[in-house]
Amino acid sequence: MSSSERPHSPAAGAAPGRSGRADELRDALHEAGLRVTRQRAAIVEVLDEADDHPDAHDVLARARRIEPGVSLATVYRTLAVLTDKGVVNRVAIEGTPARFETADAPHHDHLVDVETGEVIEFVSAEIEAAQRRIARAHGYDVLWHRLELHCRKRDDA
Amino acid sequence: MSSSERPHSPAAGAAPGRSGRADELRDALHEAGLRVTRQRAAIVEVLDEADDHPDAHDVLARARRIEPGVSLATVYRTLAVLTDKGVVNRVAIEGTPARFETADAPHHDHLVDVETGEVIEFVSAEIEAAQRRIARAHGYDVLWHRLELHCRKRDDA
DNA sequence: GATGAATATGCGACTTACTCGCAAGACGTC
DNA sequence: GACGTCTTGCGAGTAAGTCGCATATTCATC
Repeated sequence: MSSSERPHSPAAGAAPGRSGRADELRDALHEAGLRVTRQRAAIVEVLDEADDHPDAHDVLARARRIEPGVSLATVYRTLAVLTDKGVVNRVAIEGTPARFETADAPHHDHLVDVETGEVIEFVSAEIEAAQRRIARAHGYDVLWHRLELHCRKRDDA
Repeated sequence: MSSSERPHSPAAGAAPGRSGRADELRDALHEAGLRVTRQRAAIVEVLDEADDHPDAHDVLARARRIEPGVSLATVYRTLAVLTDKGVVNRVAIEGTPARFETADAPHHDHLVDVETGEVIEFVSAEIEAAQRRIARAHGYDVLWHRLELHCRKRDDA
């Protein structure tokens, strides 16, 4: 904030290699009646460009390369807002800090290698359907779910 | 699901209803080369008698009624040890402190009412099977998993 | 452009849920 | 009993967030 006073042209960002998704995220903010600040734009850009699952500190570090004055509190607040709007997914795997990803990919669950910590994404329509069926049998609708498979590599053979 | 390996009395022993479970838990400690202290005995008894899912503070409060001098650190350490031995399950639902339950019931997952926080247990062989299949397809074996359905009550007629 | 009200930010202090180091104390085996 | 070890309690430490508040920024309106 106070530390970075370089002039900033609101709409003409000039970020190299930017996809339309970052704009989409910005629009999402805007349409939700939220202001598009430099910090939020930076965070949104970071998420858009990430092909891994950064946690809040990763997002902070990367956002600071774009907009040096971003604070951790703002990262958390922005991530919360974006998650709330459904634009970003919060992935909280047991025993690790929450990670974040843009919500444009189809929903997926996570397989965690307990030895390496590696996270593999997978999708299973079958499981999703079974979940809905179970919830309905109890009189509920599934808002969201979390499924983690904590696995060890098979070394049979 | 490691409660299937009973250390003794292969087929006959286990009578339903009576809580020889506390003894089982104590045996488990003993066989693991761990000392059966007053604190641990109290904690084990608390878990055995609980029909809800107490968190660490609940366990502490209840254990203190049996053995006043128990400390929170010991509760956490004991719970960790018992979880490690597979005698107790740690249930960590997003946004809430971890809860604990004895591992003698068949494995189940949890449906969480997002409005009330109420937790309903359910079992689905279908989902479990699908999980194993998915893991195997990736070259893994499932050690344990976590499935939470965060749901809202249906108010359709 | 300039203005101004509402919103967002940064900072640091606070909270929650554990975890750890260490001296003192309890188990259980001999 | 005696004694080597495993455990405990305490208090301090940590990780991941969250919050209050004074200040700065955004953006609709002139």
